[in-house]
Formats: sequence, C-alpha cells, structure tokens
Amino acid sequence: MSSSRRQYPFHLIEPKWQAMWDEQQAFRAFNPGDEIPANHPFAQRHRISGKVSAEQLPRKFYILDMFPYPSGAGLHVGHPEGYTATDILARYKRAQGFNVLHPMGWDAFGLPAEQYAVKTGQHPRKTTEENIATFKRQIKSLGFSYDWSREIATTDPDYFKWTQRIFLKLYNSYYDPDLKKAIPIELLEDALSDNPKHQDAWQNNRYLTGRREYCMSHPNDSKGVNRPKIRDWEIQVNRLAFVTEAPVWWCEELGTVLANEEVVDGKSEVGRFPVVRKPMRQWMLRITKYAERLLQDLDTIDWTDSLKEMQRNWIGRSEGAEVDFQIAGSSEKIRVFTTRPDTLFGATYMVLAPEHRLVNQIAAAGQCDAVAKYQADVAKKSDLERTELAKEKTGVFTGAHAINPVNGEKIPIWIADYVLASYGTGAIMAVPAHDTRDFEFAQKFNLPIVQVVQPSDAKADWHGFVGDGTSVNSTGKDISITGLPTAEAKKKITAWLESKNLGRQTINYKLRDWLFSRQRYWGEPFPIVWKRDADGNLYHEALPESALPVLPPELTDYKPTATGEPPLARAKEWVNLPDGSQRETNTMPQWAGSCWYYLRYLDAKNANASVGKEPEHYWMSGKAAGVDLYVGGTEHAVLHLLYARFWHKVLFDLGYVSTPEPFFKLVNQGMVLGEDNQKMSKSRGNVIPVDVPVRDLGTDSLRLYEMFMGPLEMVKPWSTRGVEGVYRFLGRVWRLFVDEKTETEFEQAETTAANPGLELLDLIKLNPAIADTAATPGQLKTLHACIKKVTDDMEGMRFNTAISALMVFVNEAMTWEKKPVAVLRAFLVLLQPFAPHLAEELWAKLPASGNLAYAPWPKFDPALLVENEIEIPVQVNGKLRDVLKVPVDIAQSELEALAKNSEKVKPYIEGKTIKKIIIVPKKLVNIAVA
RNA sequence: GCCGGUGUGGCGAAAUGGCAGACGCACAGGACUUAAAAUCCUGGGACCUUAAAAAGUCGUGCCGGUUCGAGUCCGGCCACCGGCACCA
Repeated sequence: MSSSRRQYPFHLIEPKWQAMWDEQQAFRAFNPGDEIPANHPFAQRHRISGKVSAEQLPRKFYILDMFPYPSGAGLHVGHPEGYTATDILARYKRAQGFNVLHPMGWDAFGLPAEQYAVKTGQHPRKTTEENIATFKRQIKSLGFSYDWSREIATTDPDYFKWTQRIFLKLYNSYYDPDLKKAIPIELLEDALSDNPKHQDAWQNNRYLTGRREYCMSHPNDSKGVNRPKIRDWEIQVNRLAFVTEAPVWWCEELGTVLANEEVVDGKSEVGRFPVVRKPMRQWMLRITKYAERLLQDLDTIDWTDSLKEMQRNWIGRSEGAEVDFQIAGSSEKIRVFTTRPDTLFGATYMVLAPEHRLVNQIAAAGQCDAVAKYQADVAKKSDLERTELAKEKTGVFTGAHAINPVNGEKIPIWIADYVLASYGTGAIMAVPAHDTRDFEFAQKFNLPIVQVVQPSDAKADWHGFVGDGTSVNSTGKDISITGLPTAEAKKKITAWLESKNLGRQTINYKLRDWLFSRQRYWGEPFPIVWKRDADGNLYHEALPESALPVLPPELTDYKPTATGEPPLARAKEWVNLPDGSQRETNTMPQWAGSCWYYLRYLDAKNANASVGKEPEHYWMSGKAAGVDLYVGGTEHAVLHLLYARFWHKVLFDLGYVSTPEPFFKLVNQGMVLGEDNQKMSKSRGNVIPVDVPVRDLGTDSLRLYEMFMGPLEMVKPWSTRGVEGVYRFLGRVWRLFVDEKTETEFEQAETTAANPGLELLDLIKLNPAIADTAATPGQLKTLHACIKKVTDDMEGMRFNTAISALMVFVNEAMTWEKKPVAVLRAFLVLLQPFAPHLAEELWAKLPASGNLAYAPWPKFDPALLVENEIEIPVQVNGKLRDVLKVPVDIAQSELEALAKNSEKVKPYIEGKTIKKIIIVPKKLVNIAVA
C-alpha cells in the first residue's frame, strides 16, 4: 500500500498479545478431570480450579473449522474467512461463559506431497512438516484463539494408529438388516458356527437365523460348495470393509483408483485427468448399508437446505418396483427396476446395459456380430464420451424377446448404452410413451409407442408425457388399472405383481459402496496381511490391534512399480513377513483421516483410546448433539461430509460415540474471489496471500474486513480498498482511546530509538477525555443499541452488520466530550471477538480491568433504549407525506388528528373521502383516501 | 433437463410486510498544512424544475397478484452462480 501514515502501532501490538496468549495458554479448553491452574483466566472467570468434574464445568461449546490440507503455497485471503467467523464466535461464547473447544489441525496425507517426492526424492514427511510449519506460522499470525495443545496431524503415527484401528472396527463388523446397525462380526461368526456359544444373542434375529439356515444347508465336508466355504464367503461379504474385484475408476495420470465421489464429469476431481473403468481388486466400505440412515438423519441436523439436498441427491433414493420379465424360449428372466410400475402396459421393448450378464446368452445367432461390435464400441468409450454423446441414442437389437407379464406380449430386447450397468438391475423395461429417453430411442429405431397415461390436462400431448395422470389402455387378462390415478395404479399393480410372484416393491439408491484403497505411498497403510490357504488361494487377515500403528516403509522411489503395483510393493522387506504372509500394499484414501479428526481433538493425547468416553460424552452430547458449529467450504458437501457421517454412525452403533450424527450445525462460507471478481488462482495471478494485508494493515484489519465484506455464506470479491476502510475504522477506535500528544511522543521515540521495542507502547497514555464518570442517558442509549445489535447479529452469524453497529458506536463516541470508562470498557468487550489484539491493548490501558478474553459479555438493558419522543412517518395511500415528532405514548386519536392536520398531508386528503386510517403504534400512520 | 441459491446506487452491501440504500469503499467540496499525506467536517439513487432551495415524479431483474402499505408474501418469466445429470 501507499506510504501513508500508520493508523496505530499494530506491528507491535499484534505480536505482543499473541505471545501473551501463548504464554498464558489463554485458550486452552479443559476436559472433565483436567487440572485447571488457579491463575488461568478460565479458572478465575468461573471460580473453579484443580480437578473438576463434567458437572462442575460450565456448558460446553464445540466450534470447529474444516482442518486444512497444508499445501506448499501457504494461505491466501480466502482461507481465513471461515476461521475468522469461528474465532469470533469462539471468543463470543467464551465471553458468554461457555467452555469453548476450538481446535485446529492438519489433514496432511495427500497427493501433492507425494508428487513432489516423485519429482525431487524428498520424503513426503519432510514436505508435509515444512508445509505444516508455514501454515501454522500464518494461522498463528492471525491471532485465532485455538487450543494448540490439541493440535493433530493425520500423518502422525499416534494419530493414524487410531485411523487404522477404526478400519479394523469396520473390517470386524457387519451391518445387521434386522437391527439396522453395525454389529461385531463375532456374532455372525457365532451364528454360522457348528457349535454356537451365544445362541441366545442371535436366536431371535431373523437375518442371522436365516444366514445360519442357508449355511447349514450345505454339506459339512471338504468337497465342492461346502459349508466352510459358504461360511467364509458369508463372513467376508458381510464385513463393512471388504475386498472386491469390480470395475473401478482408474486414473492413469494419478496412477491410482478413485472413489465415485472423486470422479467429476468423467475426470479426476484432483487434476482433471481422464479416468477409465478397470476391474481391479480393491477395498470397499459398505456405505450403501447406511443409505437410509444417512438420508433420514439429515432431518435431525441443522444444515442448509442446499447442502442437505446435495447429500440427498447423492444418496439418490427412489421408490419403485422390481419386475421379472421371462425371456421367450429361455428359462432366464430379466429383472428390471422401475419407478413407474403403472406404465407396465406401455412397455413395448426392453433394454439391457451392454455389460449385462445375459446379453451374450440371449443374443440370437444372426445378431451376435452386431451385439459384439456394439459392446466393443461402448467399452472403448470413456465414461466422459459416453455421457457427452448423450444427445444421439445408440443401440442394437439382440434378436431375443421377452414376455410382458401383464399382457403376455412378446417384446424385443435391445442393448443400449443409455442403460447403465451400475444402477438398478442394469436392465429396463422401455415405456417410450412416458419416458423421454425411451421415447427418443423408440423414435430413432421405429419401436412401437403405446399411450398408457392420460395427462389431467386434456390438451396436453401424451407423447413423452412423464408426469402423473390417469392410466389408460392398461387392462389385461388378470389385472386392470385403467382409470386409476397414477399413485393408485402403482399401488394396485405392485400388489398384483407381488401376489403373482412376478415382482415386488423396492427402493433403489444411487449411492455406491465407497472405494477405499489407493495405489499411493503417502497414506495410511492397511492393517491387513494376505496369506494362502492349503489350496493356494489368497485370503486376507486383519492384524491384531497390538500391531498398530502400521508404519509405511522407507522408500527412495515413490512411483508405482513397473508391473503397476502400488509404491509400497517396492519395499520387499516390509511387504514380506517372516511367516510367509504379505502386507497389503494399497493405502487408505485421504478421507480416512478426516473422517474422525473432530473426535481426536476431544482427547488428543489419549494413548489408550481414539477418544476417552468421558471427554467424548462431555463435548459431543447435549441438546444439539455433536459438534455445535462446523464451518467450511461446500467442496466437501458429498465427500468428507458423507464419509464422516458414515464412520460416525458405525462408531455410534459400536458404542464408541454417544450421538448418531457428528455435526449438528454446519455453515458453508462463500468463496472469496479476487479483486477482478474471478476465482483466485495462480494462473490468473489474482491470489492475495494473507501475509500481505497482515504486514501492511495488521491482522485485526484483515479479520475485520473478512467479516465486513458481506454475509458469511455469500460469494464476494476481495477489495484492498475495503481493507483500508476497516483499518481506518480501527485507527478511529485507537484515537478514541489514546492521548494524541503521547502518541506523537511514542512515534518520535520509535523512529529515534536504536531498538524500538514493546516498552515504547507504554509511552502512550489514555485519552484525557476518558474519565470514571457516570454515563449520560444518551451515551447509555448509544452503548446499549450497540450491545443489542452486536449480540443479535452474533447469534445469527451476521458479522457484517455487527461490525457496522460497532462503527456507528465509534462515530458517535468520537463526539463525546467526556467518555465514561464503563461505557468504553463494555465497547471493548464487544470489539474483542473481531479485533482482539487492538481490544486487548486498549483494555490494558484502562484502569484495573482483569482479563479481556474472559470478560463477561455485556447485557443489553431495553429500558435504556426507551425514547420519549419518536418520529412517526405519515403516509397517504402508502406514499410518505410527512414525518411527525410525537411523544412515545401519544394516544392514537391524538396522533390521528395530528396527522390529518399536518400542512404537508392536507393537500392530499382535502376534498377526498377518507376510507380508512391505519395506525401502527410507534411505527406509522397511513391514511387511505378514495 | 432437475435441485439449490442470488438479482437493490459507480462498487461491497443494509432493511421483524411499515421513512429503500444503514455501515463502508470510491468520488466531490471544505478545514488544517508552505505543500502533500494523514485527520476532521460536508455532500450525494435517477429524473424534472431552480441561481440555490423547496416541491414533484420515478426507482430494489421483468410481468402480474394479495395488501391501507411489497425489496420483503403469492403466481408466471428472465439472467447469473453452485450442485447433480441417459439414475429407469
């Protein structure tokens, strides 16, 4: 910025108070049972010290930021937006007397450090440590009131030991559809065993007894499909963490597979590289079992509608029916999923996904070549092409036919890539009259289009009509739904299908199981080893908890091996264990560590558990169960936030946490754009690092501006001028409190002193206008209006208007000849959450004040705001004509008379009939004339 | 296409259905200064009159509605931003 005069010595004040807070551990949060030092400001505020129980501690408030990935680039001014908001609230809640937990840590596993290692050979741990150091220095320079004693990094073995342990919990649990929750796998093992020991624990469980029955129906010898094999298979497929050889998203460029959630528009979310489908042996987590609970419990938490909608869309629940179509001249059936069983009479053909298992079986001799060619064409296409070319439908006839179960008609079976193998059953009944895609397809290939739904608007065209209406042409030999409205038609036909064993009501989800392994070096190794059984078949086994943490091996080359194995496979000694077993060489995705970090903060140093029962219960339970407030960007709407909810529910089922949801209230901050109104990016050159405003104008100005820009959740552009504006405001606050003469002396001393230091600040004396005098009613009114506004806005997280209220106060207080200490002191408590360094410095200059960070929040007294005289606008037909100054308790009749007699009003009502006079007490008068 | 959000001065924005534009930026004028910076004071939606003021008219994306009164509520559009998308 320009060489303009410094508004106030923030360059001395800010480091001074940051050092002071560190030294006092001022923002340390105390757990039940912690030793609270008697001289700690928290102890003094609450008059407690020593070992204190949960009941003796004040009410808790857990306020959390999404912890950052410490990149090499450091923080830009967009980063601290959310951090500033949470810090302001943390400080506000502390002032209100809450026991505030406000932690910070590092989501430090991840791709960039590994890519840097591949390029330079520098160990990712070193890169990560350096980046953490930079991030920590920058975040600390912003003066946030974090409890640094709880700092964590997901890359720390003392942390990921527990991440690995939670994986073991997933591995050793199954989802019980009867109990609708995760249960230790031992129960399933017991239920399937030849000599169960805990029969009483599962004998009433329909699922377990069913599995047992199935298992026991197989011979208990060593030949063929025997009981031990079935038992083993049952156990493996039920685990919440399981291995599968399924087509997965492979990204050549990144050299790893990716989860569904990490693939956007057929490209990797990170780096935008192409991805292809490839069958590989991978670890998966059974998040699909939790689809219904993840959906339902959204109703119990305080998130924005848009965020909940995003999760709902991702889970993608749809109700419908599965219907079996007999293949003509075959014993096989094709099962389809439809949300519109009421349109069954209009199904004039069927479509299988090209990858459907029955395609090759049913293709008629004459069509085999065409089918094979189409399959090959589709396989070549990347998913991107498959969706991009969505405009023109393609497909081929298989030569086979199926029988429509409701009318016995023979309908052709086609294959087309508009039907996805991965959704529903991978096959559809096509109802061209009432489905846009089927309609398009039928038109292109000249397939019959039969109307079965009549729109309620008689003029509407039924061709391609997809809405609800009334069934028509829907009468068969055994069943008719003609004349029924859509909803009833669905019900009736589904019941009929069920009664004939032709189909059933069902629910489908778009959500897929979570692909949980990556071909990476810089991630948590799996606590899993592979062995071979007597027949030479590979099987996996969990390591015991005592083997944790499983540390990654030291490597010099971080690339995948020549055969495409993950980098860990290079560490032969690490992989091959003495007993002949081999370690799993995949690692966990970056999301693993962020799935539970909010729990580790509660008890960060616990060596015996991921989190202790008592701290977990103290910080997570309550009326608003879970983290009280969680603030972060929308980019995690369906990744981190879905994964973390899933893990939390598993931990809840297994009894490790006391709430079903992790985050009660969640707020997304809007993005901060560059000054050019564009997203900040290196290539655009519009990135503003936080260090620049901190150096030029100070942290308090940066914090204040971050919040003053506009509402937290809105997208808004950065403005350097705007920061200077709030900086000027802080300068005004400074001049409100200090004596100008001594400040000039300070400035001179600073320029002449050889080593200007903090002690020079003491040269600055209090403004002589500040005195221990009684406040005038006007001054009290100004103060209490400010208290009310700031307090209300804090509760609503409207920081921009809270700041403008502080500005209004200062503009007013500048004009006071005598400035009462008590009023200014209260103002500093209001200012403190926003500009803590300046507020602390000024607070220290006031006589005998105590600790500001824990000073009680001032209480608003409505009596002080009562006016004797108020201004009442007078409208005629809703248009403002006059403003009357009247006593606050004026009688309505009197007010009416005054309004009618107003010189400015008269011309508008004279000679006209007054229809009505509206008087809103203390607000306005409106005269309606004809 | 579907879902969610947002449209208000030159700019960021503010307004429990009740005086539209608080607060701030930028700008203009003035005071202080040899001068500048900083600071302090003053001004301002548009239009129309006017020497100036006062008065008046219009004004919150567009069209319509409810109401004594609409930026705010309702219906229908348009634009932009974000998410999802051949999901049967």
